[in-house]
Amino acid sequence: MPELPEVETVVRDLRPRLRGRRLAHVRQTSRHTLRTRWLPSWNAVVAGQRIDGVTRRGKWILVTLANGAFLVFHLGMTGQLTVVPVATPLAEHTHLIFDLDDGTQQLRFRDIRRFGSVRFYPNQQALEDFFAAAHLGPEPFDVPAQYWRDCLHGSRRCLKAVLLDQRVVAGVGNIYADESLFEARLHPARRACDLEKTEADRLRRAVAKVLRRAIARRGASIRNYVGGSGLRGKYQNEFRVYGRTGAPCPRCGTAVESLRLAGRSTHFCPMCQKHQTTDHTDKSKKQFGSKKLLRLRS
DNA sequence: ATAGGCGCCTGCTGGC
DNA sequence: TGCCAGCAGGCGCCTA
Repeated sequence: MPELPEVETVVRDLRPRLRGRRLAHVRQTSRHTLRTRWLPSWNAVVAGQRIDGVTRRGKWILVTLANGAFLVFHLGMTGQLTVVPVATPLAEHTHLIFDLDDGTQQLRFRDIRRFGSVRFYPNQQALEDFFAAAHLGPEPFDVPAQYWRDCLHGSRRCLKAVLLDQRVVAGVGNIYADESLFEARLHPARRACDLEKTEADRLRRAVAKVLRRAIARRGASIRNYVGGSGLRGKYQNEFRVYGRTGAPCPRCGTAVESLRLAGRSTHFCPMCQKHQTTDHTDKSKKQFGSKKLLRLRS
């Protein structure tokens, strides 16, 4: 999917194009439906409403309406939310068309694989309840240091799995998990609870740094992603490990390796991202140690 | 608690 | 050339 940098780019593109304008009319165009489909009853509440803001929370796009309601979009793997002139040919897999007030432009939601969704919340409280129920973690740019250390220290999962968990931190996906771990020089299969304090801090800063840089490049376009104006991102040209299996590590020249972790393809440099920081050759002994520690703690 | 597998979808690539 | 398995930026659900 669009991960945080791509979603942020969409939001920044859409904001000036949508803020202050009215949603005149909404219609579903595709005979297929989205995972969370547009309900007819939402039309009455949304039609005629002015858009007060377009913001982001994790990978969710929030459109605030003047009546206090929210439209919430998730782009899934292939979602595109763009503002285009009405004359623009309708691309295949376009599911929703929002006519804007002056009749010259439309907000369109297109999603090839239909993993994306659209939701409606009548007020702020309903929206907050939704995020609370999802246990959505903090934004990566303001993760409290102690919270982060606690999250890692309390988890026996591998770092890759922890980074992908939206409850720990919101917005990181497969690409930026790999790129962040490379930036922090940490092996993706390391157990979270095995990290030293300095390593945990390094990872927290690495995630923010990588995401900021990706946002500055308008995110990464591998296949389907485009921003809110239809422009592609540029960060794919700066991937250091993601999708670069066999290619030389930009730091040391060693061939980038890949493996499967948390069900996802994972890329790393075996030289820059050593699994062990200290010389533990006996893995089983180390695992036992962590297990024992966990038992003592609980 | 956590890993692993599946399902949801369509489209593209690489191997045969 | 054609077919088919495998894979893809997400996520929720289930089982062991």
